[in-house]
Amino acid sequence: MKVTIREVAEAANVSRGTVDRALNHRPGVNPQVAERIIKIADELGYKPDMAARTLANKKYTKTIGVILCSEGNPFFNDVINGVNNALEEMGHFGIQNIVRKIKGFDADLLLKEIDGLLAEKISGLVITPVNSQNVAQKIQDLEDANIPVVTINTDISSVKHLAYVGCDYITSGCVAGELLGMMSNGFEEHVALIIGSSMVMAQEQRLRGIKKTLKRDYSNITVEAVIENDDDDQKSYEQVKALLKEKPELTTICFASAGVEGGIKAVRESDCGRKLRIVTYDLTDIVRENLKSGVVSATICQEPFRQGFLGVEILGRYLLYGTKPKESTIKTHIFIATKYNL
Amino acid sequence: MKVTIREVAEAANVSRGTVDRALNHRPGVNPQVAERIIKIADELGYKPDMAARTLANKKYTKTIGVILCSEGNPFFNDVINGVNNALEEMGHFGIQNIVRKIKGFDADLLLKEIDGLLAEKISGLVITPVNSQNVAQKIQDLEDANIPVVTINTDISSVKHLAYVGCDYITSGCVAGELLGMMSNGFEEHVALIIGSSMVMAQEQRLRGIKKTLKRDYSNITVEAVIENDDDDQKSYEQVKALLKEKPELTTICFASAGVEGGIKAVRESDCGRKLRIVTYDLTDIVRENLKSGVVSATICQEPFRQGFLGVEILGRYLLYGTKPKESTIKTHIFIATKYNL
DNA sequence: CTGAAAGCGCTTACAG
DNA sequence: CTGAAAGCGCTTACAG
Repeated sequence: MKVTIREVAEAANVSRGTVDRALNHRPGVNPQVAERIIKIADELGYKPDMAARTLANKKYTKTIGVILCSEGNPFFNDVINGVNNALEEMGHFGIQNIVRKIKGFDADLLLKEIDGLLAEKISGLVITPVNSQNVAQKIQDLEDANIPVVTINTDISSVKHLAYVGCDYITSGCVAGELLGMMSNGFEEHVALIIGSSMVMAQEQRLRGIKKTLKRDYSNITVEAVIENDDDDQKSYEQVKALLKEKPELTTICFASAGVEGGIKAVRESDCGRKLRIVTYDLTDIVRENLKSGVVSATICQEPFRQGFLGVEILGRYLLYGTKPKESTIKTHIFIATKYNL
Repeated sequence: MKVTIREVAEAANVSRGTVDRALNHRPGVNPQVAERIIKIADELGYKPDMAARTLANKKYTKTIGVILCSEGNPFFNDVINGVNNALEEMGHFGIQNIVRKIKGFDADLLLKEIDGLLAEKISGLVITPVNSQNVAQKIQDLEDANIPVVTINTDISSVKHLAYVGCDYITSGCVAGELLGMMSNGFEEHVALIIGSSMVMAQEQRLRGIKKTLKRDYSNITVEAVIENDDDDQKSYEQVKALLKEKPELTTICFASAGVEGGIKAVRESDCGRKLRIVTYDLTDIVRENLKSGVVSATICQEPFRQGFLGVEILGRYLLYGTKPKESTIKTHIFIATKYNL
């Protein structure tokens, strides 16, 4: 039979309230009594019932705040789906939520939104942070004020927080490097790498991972160009167009960020008989389409849904039950998708 | 403020018991009253509180039964981890469990274990079924007796059940075919495919997927041999050894099932200068090792942890809250892993 | 068919 | 520092 707080109380000859206080390390219990209670609970194999705990805490309803730098960025669609799914689940347990979306990784906007949510008395925050000093300071303030913070998709350095859920971008680069290597089958290849901006840490890390892997293991592959398109399709189009004219020996283009649509348009128009291989990151509608039609060979994914879902779930569980994840960094899987496994 | 059953009762001028009965379609309510209550609840935006529901149902504790054909099969280690994680979670909500593991996909043993669990009064079953008529009938009996069944990793045909969590094996084959194609870089390749037994549906389907994809899209790749090793390492070793002697033109071996260790041993010993490419399925310790050392180029994975975790979670939620998954088939992702993304 | 009441296990404001 | 009691929201056996 299940051991409840009642059994522990009887075995210890104290009231249920005292057991609760002891087991949850609340103040106001004689330390020796507390120790004895904990020992007895342990011996009896007591495990708290989460449903009861949650119900009892209903009086003190909590709100999860979510801020995503997702506006106008289709990659985030699945992150948002994950966030919404988890928020709905939390809703069944009485946790409210406020969600804000902003355009671009804009530190000032982000700070303003955080203050807005604080004014709404959120109990915890899920956020795609900008990795800046101001934001780090603000997150520090939140943690100090006992408002736990979970970062998703991209992390923030130098501030301890409840958790980060997202991928390791250097590894993500290594995977692309290895993929390009595998696809070369040992033959000579000429590659162009296209990123948004090397000022964005994630993209700089990806680039680093790709280059490192190619250099170490695939001397048959030459990196002919590294281009920054500011994640802008028009710019991407023009740059790729120019690139193809300039480097007729090119065999492969790897898009490590956005601007895929523009880039592919340029490839299409410049098609002078040669078969260019294209590799991308993530799985937006554009990428999906082009994978299916065979224009893109493969794409490297990072579980966006799970980033959103787990981020909210981890925060929710902490608020509901006080449970922390075993590791504060939860790496989402990086995997290679082809037309068959979208 | 959150709407509870109490508010609905007041608005409808009935007791809370009646609201509960109406909203949950329990018998013994005047149909017209029930309809009115449902309407009011809807208007008020009533959402049941899962914690309260769970707590109230504590009196009628439920037990999840789990039967896995996992004994001696390292692939299942992660499935088991997933199962255990979810069972632990369910434990916090008062759901008990009984887990049984059997060796091989043995229908008779499986039936015996099911009967054993029935005797223990399980409320639901998570199982890796053998796709036989007897087992199908038994699962039918369970569902008829209101004991929901969730299949994981492999499904059973011709019986409706709560859910299946696992991958689509034909697609899984297509992914391997596409991968082999990508890695050929358009050059001539000679491939051997090694499965356990074509009598196992999942393996037969994988084989079919691989062949179909190669035939359709990669005429540069020839399948030189298809070998069945009964998932036995010794047999695998001998067969690969013979194969390598017989077919010196071979460039790639794809293991669609077990026997990887034996096969790789044979490749090592026969190494006569040529660089054989090896592709495998799943991520056992053996595969992991050989990926890291570069012996295996890539492996095709299917989220074993998630299969176990979701299988139990879906059943648990159904038993706790009565919620069914949106789709009764939950496909786990198939993805390609390299040395960098294990 | 309907209502009043007890109970699920935990938490906490209140009284001592 | 400790206990008795009310309460979280839902469910159900019981009485009518």
